[in-house]
Amino acid sequence: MVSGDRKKSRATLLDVARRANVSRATASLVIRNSPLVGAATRSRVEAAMEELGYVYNMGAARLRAERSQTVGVIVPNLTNPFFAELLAGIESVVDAAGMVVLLANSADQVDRQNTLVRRMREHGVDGIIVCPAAGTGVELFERLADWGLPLVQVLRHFSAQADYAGVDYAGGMRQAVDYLSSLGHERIAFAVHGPVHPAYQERVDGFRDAMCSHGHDASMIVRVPSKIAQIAEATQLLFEQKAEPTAVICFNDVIALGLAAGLYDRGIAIGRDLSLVGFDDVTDAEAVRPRLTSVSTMPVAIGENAARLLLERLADPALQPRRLVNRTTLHVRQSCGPAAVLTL
Amino acid sequence: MVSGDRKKSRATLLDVARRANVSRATASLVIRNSPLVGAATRSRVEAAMEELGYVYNMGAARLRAERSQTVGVIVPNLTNPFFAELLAGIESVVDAAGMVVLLANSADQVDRQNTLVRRMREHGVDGIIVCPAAGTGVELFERLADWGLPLVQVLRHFSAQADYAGVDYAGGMRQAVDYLSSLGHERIAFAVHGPVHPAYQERVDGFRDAMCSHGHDASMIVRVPSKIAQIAEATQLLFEQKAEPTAVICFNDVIALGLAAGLYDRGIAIGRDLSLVGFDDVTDAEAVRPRLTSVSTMPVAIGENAARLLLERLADPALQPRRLVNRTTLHVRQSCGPAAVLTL
DNA sequence: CTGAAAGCGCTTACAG
DNA sequence: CTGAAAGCGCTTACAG
Repeated sequence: MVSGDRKKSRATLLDVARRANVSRATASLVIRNSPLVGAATRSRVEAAMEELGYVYNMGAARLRAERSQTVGVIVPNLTNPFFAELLAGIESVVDAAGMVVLLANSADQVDRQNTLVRRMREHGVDGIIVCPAAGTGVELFERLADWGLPLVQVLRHFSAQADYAGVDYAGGMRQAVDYLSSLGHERIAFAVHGPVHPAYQERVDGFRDAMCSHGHDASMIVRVPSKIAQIAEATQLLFEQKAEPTAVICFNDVIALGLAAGLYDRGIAIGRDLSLVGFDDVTDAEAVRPRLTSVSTMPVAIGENAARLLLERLADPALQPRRLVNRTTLHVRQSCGPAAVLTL
Repeated sequence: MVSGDRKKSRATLLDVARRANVSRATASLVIRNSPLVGAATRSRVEAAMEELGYVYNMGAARLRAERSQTVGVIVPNLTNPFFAELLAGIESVVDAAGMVVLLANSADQVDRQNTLVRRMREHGVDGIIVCPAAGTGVELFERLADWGLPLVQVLRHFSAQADYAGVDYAGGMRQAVDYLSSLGHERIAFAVHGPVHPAYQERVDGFRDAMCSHGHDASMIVRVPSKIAQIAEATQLLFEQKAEPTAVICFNDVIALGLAAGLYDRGIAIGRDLSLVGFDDVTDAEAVRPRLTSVSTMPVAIGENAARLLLERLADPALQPRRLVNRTTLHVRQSCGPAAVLTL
């Protein structure tokens, strides 16, 4: 908008009060929907607000009231569709509560994360939802406790002292391993990438436990690149293991999609020559051919949980730390087949 | 964090000043890096801030200074990876300017958008970046001009009175049509979906113009569903046109991916039996097989442009309305082939 | 139900 | 370079 005079001296509550012939306090009560004020007065004040084009000034209100109706959200990545969905879940419940989200991207760097947390504190957020960067230490949680600033961890569980919303990664791995085992697979690889953090560790541990409980060798953990094009190129890593796997479980669907492309390039038929299981069950799992069997983590729901956890803590700061861990479900589609065929 | 006493009476600037033996005004100058204060005094104040664990209170500052270091961002969709990338671009430059983004999702609904704009105004944002909901009217722009609140439109150009950052959709369509024409295609369909807005209209018009300039029939515009699974199922719509197309250009890559799946299901070979061009060039275009030829719109760059436009307007509100329209580039991969083969 | 007063934590002139 | 004062626009007791 091209408007020279930025500050158009907006109408203040006092202006409204004067126009409605009430005191400023009364006008304030009307705004906050207090039952103390009569219907006639209320509508008189509301009319005045309308006429003056009055807009509430949160900044001033918060200064006095110590509540900003604002929650900070810090994610390690914004371009990843998974985090976009998480964010959508958070935003929807924060919005429904009449609050607004202050968004920032830590790029999975602890020092940036520190800067951001401080910035959010300066902006007076009522609480913070953070998917902590890999390598986050206890200091983060201590500092926020010190500030008395409520925090909920999402997806990555670093501290038992703070609320947590996430998903049962280990359970998801178990579902994948169980399913593949039921198809006769024993030589199952786990394709991973990215920085090491609790959600990573839980998946690896879950894989190991599940494999061991079936009596399978759990050592085929292969690290692949982060970009999808390079993952496809790195597909041969799967066949450079001590034993050739008949199935591979992926750390996430990005890897699964990348490997699917690489397998296609090598003429290896997914579901027949090699079985593939993704993790997260993003929308593209349904779009790819053969359709990708994947462990659903439902990021939108996790985001909603995280936001609810925070709202509840705001309402009652004395609550004990809680954790909300969703169950995964295995979404079986077409990317897996019996191992028997392969051993022929 | 489990901390009963939320408000831990944080240290104030006055506390810092007292501890450093200076006046509050001086402390304020130190914070804002004024050159007026001497090095010795400065470090004394800084030490005091450190010792007291002082945190700047933006809310109080903004009340006085009329600047919140905050920009509102309203998008019509958060789960779509395209908008996630746009958002990433915006966030990065806003962050680099030491400001923070207030995020909200209009769900492409004008009334929600109105609510959000007002909410952001209440929160005292310095400006707003919005991808206006389909059906947005001039009122939005008038209201913001009235408020003296800077606004930049992104991706969808509704008003000539406000700044705009976007991409040359029509040019992108032309690149796609030219390319397909060079391969001998004449019966080219355009698969679209979603609400009608300027970015939609520009694409349709661009398609028509480009087709006409080649002397082709531009009437094969087919609407498909919005969800990827249903798009795949709707693939037959392509073959219910007056003439069977030999190529199809897609409104975006979501459609392209969906149709690719549907074509696969029908045993139609992409690039040989039918050529396919996407729009946006999302990362999955590279992961799919055959790799998807797509028009790159580079959403991250558009987001950066939008944020820069806003920052520049903030610095100089007297600027004339500007538009920053990026050029697209056609990323040729494997999903198109010569039309000659098909006519055999 | 309503009014007058004080104060939230800063910044902004204005003197010195 | 530094201090004392006023004020940003609200909310919060406290009286009436």
